[in-house]
Amino acid sequence: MNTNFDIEKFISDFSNSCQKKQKKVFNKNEVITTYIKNRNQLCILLDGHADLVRYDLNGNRTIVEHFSKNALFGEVFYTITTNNELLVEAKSNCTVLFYIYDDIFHKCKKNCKFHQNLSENLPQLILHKVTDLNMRIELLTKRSTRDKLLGYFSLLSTRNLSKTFELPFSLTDLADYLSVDRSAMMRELKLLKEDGLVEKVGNRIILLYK
Amino acid sequence: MNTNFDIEKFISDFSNSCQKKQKKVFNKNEVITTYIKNRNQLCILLDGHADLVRYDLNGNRTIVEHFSKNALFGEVFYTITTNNELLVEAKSNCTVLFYIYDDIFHKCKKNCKFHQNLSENLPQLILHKVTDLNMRIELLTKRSTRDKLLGYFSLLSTRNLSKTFELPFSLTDLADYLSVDRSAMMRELKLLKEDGLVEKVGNRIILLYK
DNA sequence: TATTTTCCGTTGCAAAAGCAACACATTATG
DNA sequence: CATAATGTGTTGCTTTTGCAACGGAAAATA
Repeated sequence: MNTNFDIEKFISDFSNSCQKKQKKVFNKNEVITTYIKNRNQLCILLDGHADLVRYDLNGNRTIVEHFSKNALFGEVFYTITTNNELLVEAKSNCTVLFYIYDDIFHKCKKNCKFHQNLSENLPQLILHKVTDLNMRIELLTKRSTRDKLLGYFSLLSTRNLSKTFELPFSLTDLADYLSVDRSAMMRELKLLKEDGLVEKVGNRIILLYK
Repeated sequence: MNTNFDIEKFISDFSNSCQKKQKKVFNKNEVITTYIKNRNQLCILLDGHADLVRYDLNGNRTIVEHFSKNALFGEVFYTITTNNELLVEAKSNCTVLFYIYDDIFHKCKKNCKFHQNLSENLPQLILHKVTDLNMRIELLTKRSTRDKLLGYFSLLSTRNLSKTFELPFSLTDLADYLSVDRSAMMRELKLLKEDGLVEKVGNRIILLYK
């Protein structure tokens, strides 16, 4: 299956789009967008890092997704079914393109490049999200904090084609991503080190097994 | 957004398809299919109930998805990234249509109805999966068994437009779906009953709050 | 219908995870 | 540069969860 997608072309075509669009800059910790029911916003992160975050009624914070340069997000990729607040928070200074749809699968009449490119690639883009989501479910269904950590590390290791890699999160955020208590996670991480499975140098993890 | 999809038409068009296809019948507990990397199988559950199940290295079983009549599944909707076995198991007698793709987003040259219908609707179908997956992630990120149960019940309640609904799982399977220990879940369910939040009559749950 | 298998419901005990608090390091910010 | 804010690392204690085991109910099967 062809999963290539030329994001650079996509973005450059965007400037020729016939639709309303906006480019905005955000400072660290600002809220980039809040997901709203029945809106179909498509956002492109041109620069920076951001997290899709949910706060539940108990005050727990969950990092649902982590976005870096060229990531696509917005309601297009997340049909909202509950009342929980979903925010995208800038983790560094960010530049973001916004674009609102009527019907994401219909081409516009003017046949602009952007729409053409988008409608051709949207299925693949969404399918890519499906892959990410399934991966995340696999992590979350692991029964122990230890297995979640190891699972996540092995994922990053595979992605980087190396037993050494940077964590894209602070440890505090990693806990929110794995949906576990931070101090319990720290304890488990310590045990992993003591068991000789993992080493940690600054923000860098080194896997020592297999 | 238009999320309607005429599954009946889809299936009837299937018979005019130009591609290899197969219709098979399964008994309860038989394995309908195993997900295989780099294959793009599309399966349609014409009748019966089935679960997508994963067994991990610790022997834990996880029910990843639950399928009922007219559900679509197969690698098309699940890009495989790990080595865990993914099986679809029949929970009752099932009738299933199988179909293997080369490139799921390309129309065939012969312009058969099935392909036309499929390529028009595939994005929506996948987007529907995305909704399901996000919902599942929301459940799994809940920190306690109690919240998982309540979250799942409230979901079924919303779907049924009623405070009373049938569980689509046995309690044993529900535990595998929520990714918790069965006996711990039973204990929590008992507490929910004692706290007057939930009633259970046979396979039927009644929500007593709000 | 008799018998086997699966599921339900329960419990004691052990292990894991959550909570709260704190000191210290590192990073932003006025 | 001083100070505030945030992140890291740790620990004692409590609560939740998992594990193992068992008896009985319900359902499937011979």
